[in-house]
Amino acid sequence: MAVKKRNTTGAAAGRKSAAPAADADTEQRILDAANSVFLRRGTAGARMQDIAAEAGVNHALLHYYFRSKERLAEAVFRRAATRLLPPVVAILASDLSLEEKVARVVHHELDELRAAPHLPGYLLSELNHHPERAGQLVQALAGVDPERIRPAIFGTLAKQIDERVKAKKMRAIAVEQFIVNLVSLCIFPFAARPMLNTMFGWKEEEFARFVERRRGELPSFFLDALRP
Amino acid sequence: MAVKKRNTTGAAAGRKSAAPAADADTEQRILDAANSVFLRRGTAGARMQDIAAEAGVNHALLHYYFRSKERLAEAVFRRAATRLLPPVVAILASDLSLEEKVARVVHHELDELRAAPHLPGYLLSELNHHPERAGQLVQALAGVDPERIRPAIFGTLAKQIDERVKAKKMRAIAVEQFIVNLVSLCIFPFAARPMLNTMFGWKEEEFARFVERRRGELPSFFLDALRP
DNA sequence: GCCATGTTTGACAGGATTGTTAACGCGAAT
DNA sequence: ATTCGCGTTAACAATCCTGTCAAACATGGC
Repeated sequence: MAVKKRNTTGAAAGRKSAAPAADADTEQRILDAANSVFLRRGTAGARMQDIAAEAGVNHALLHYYFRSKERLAEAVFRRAATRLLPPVVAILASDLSLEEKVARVVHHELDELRAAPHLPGYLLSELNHHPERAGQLVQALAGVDPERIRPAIFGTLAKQIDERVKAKKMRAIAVEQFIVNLVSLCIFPFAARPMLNTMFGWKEEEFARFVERRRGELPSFFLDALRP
Repeated sequence: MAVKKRNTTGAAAGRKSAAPAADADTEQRILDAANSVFLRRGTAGARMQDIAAEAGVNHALLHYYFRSKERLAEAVFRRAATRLLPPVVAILASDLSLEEKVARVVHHELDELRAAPHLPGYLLSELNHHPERAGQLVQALAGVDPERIRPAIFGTLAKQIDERVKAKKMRAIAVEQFIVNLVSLCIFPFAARPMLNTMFGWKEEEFARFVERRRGELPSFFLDALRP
């Protein structure tokens, strides 16, 4: 049971800022461990003890830093969601060309998910069990209600699509369908990875190749579907 | 605490067949309740007591019929998966035209999922936590190893695609990408339903309209992507 | 060296959860 | 009517899990 502490010498004083958080070493280690365990086992399936073990600390410490399991779970959830959603929204709301947007979303998502394969399954599962969190989430990320930012985000994209359609350079499609199609194609394969692996008889390596190939083909597949 | 029993009078004798199961009334009621609770809360989040309550029986009965929570969970999982996968495989492996296959898969999936919205989230989540079940599953459904049936299923589809491509009537695409794209577009929106609802500010009714529209547009969207 | 403050731990309380068991009810066969 | 056996239940046992606490510990300031 080799123990290791290491509180990077100094600089561990300033607890007590009103701001959300910005702290030490152990707290981070706990968050990392929680992230790992929650993503692997799901919130309900995870045990505080396991997280403590993975962080190499006594499980009372988890409560010292994060009060309760639920709080810890929320922290992990926020962290996970932050990693996946804002970039997509930012890209879609930017003033890039449609082609560029599609390509960037595909590349960003696939790269991100390649590194954290459990993310989609975890997020989808959590959102299904706690739908209310979706609202809090969007709100937390944007700083305001969903209501307020929605037009800003989808407005630009919708206008872009409309113009294209009017110029007969693209088939008509609702913004919602556009977005859902795009993210479906990006995210689903990761959420369904275990299923795909057995259905196609893949090992991890072959799944990786599949994704690599997909990264290249998906943008044109998607855009081709909208050719007039 | 109103109690209700009701063992539909006669016809509750024949327990004791060597075969998997084919039985009475209570067992079915328990399975239904378990299905409902497991899908809503996830396997780890579900409590035997809740299932018993929803089935209107003492929780010891769950153990009488299904031995343990894990066994019950497996039964529910099998049932859920059976509902979603085999039809798709059957359609894809049939000798219908490509257009027809795509349309049927889309319609079947969307109709099925409309009735059981929690299904995809549940299945994906379970498969992520117990990847080994995927194998057992395919095996159970087909009666043999995945290895054995894979060519039979994807062979026909692959040949169909190849012919089209050679005749210059379709862009080249790997069977795996073809299938993954198709089911991604069908299943993902349901798995992500809570997210979509908040992102777009939908109520259930608007989500339903979204799906209805999707049912009509998805087949051509998908096929158009493959036009030469 | 000694105190003050924030960190870490072992031990434990309280409660929830799964699983077991012994008895009861009730219909079917004799 | 009696017996037999399945279905059902209440009560219980055992474990597991979260959350709390007081005490030990480390560390920087004096």
